[in-house]
Amino acid sequence: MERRDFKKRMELVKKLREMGVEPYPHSASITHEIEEIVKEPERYMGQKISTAGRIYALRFHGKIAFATVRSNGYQIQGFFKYDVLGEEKYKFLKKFVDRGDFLWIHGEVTRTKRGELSVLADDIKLISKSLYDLPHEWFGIEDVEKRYRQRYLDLMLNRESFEIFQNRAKIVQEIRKFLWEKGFMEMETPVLQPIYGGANARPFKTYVNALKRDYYLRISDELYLKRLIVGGYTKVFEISKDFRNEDIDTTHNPEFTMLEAYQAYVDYEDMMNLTEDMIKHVAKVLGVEKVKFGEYEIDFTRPFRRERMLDMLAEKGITDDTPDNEIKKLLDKYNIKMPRYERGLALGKLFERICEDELIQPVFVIDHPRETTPLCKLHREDPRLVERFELYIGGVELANGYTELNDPELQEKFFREETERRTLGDEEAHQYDADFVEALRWGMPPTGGVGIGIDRLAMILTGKESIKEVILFPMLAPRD
RNA sequence: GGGCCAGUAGCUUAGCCAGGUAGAGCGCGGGACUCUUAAUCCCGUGGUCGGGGGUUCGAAUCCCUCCUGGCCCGCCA
Repeated sequence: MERRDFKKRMELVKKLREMGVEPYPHSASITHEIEEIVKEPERYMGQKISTAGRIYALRFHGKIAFATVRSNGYQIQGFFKYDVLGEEKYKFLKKFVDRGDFLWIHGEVTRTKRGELSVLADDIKLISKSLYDLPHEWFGIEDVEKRYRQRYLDLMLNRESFEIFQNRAKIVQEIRKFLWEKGFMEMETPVLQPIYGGANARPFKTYVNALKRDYYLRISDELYLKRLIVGGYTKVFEISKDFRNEDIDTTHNPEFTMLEAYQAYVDYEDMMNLTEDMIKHVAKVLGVEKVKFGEYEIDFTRPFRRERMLDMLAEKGITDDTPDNEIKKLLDKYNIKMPRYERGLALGKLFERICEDELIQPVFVIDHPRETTPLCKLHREDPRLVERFELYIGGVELANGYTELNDPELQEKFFREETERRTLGDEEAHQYDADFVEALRWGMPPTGGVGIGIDRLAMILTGKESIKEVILFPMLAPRD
């Protein structure tokens, strides 16, 4: 479809070139970013400076004009007077400059009669021509699809979106700082893996030409990071994109960002403390120790509760005394299908279905049934359980951690069980990773580990209930 | 996979239930204006109503279907 605005602007570009004016010059040397002036206006008052930004509004009043110019989220007013700018440049502004264009402005920092911080321009230069009409900021763009597909428009026009992604960047930055200060090293492990592991999920498959082999995009970093603990590091972490070939909804995107951290000589209690301290620290730095999430207010100032999964199930009437046939009835009731009934797995599923939504304030659910994961050390007091924790906030699972299994014999056994589950039709069962078992045979110290969903953490800390609001370019069906 | 809702001008949208020439604000073009900031005032411009098919003398409106998105459920850490 031919757009009128595009056609018109292209004609302007043509005219500009005929006049010998390049609408896309290579650079625009500025003395200050708008941000610097806005942050210390009195320091620059009366000084001549040059700056640049995108024009968001342009108001002509005969021989005087005002522009709202914005850059990196900060804005200042361009103030144009016929007699200061000169006839030629004033006419150029009126005829060739549109909202949406990037403009370079040279002039004196001043305030208008109404007190608006402005640059009284004595020179201007068009530094990039926009070929479309910029949607008006007052109305913004609300169409969700447009906001996701053309995120740059969302960022340009919706300040809230602009700030969400700044905050997400700060969250990641603060996590890195926090872990570095605790002595953790940031490591990089393979994205392309011959055997995927570390989580229950279906993977994306790819093909490596050089090896003539199928490979998988990682679903987690766990098994590689633990090899690093075997290798001798005591504190390692990785912030990575992981990939899971499953549905896309409010809390799932096929590629997502995961933080995993492993520490030698500690157990899951220590990892819970680390997780809690880290999240509280980030919430504090962002100034969101109390944040509105849906209809609730999440409070990060209080200690995170710790509840045993079996206790929480008991509150719902499911106890050790509940016979298997009762459990099976409940599975039917909640429409949970299992290829083969295993009590521990069933309890885990029932927990998710019955209890998860109620976990609004931060709570660590601990001590899961053994069958829920093959990578976790058995509970020191009850071998039917493992030393595992999951952190829930706002009804969303945010983190998952263990006292890591380091007994190679048990690891082998648990992998075999997973293989069995796979043959029974569980597509998400773990693959048998013989190389990882071999690593454990060389000896891995007692280790605690945790994985934290960064996108979900960003959701909670920014108060957004959809993961698409905190992922710049969430996965959408391609447009033809 | 199932249910509900939405898609109309560059942007925000009214009109749809009860079929009868598609309307507004902003933007855009022209004009007035030397302190505005959603500037204002005057004149003008702009839409094959998400795609396809059907019913009808006549469809943005009713029916079918497809596409895209959102929310909920199912599935899935």
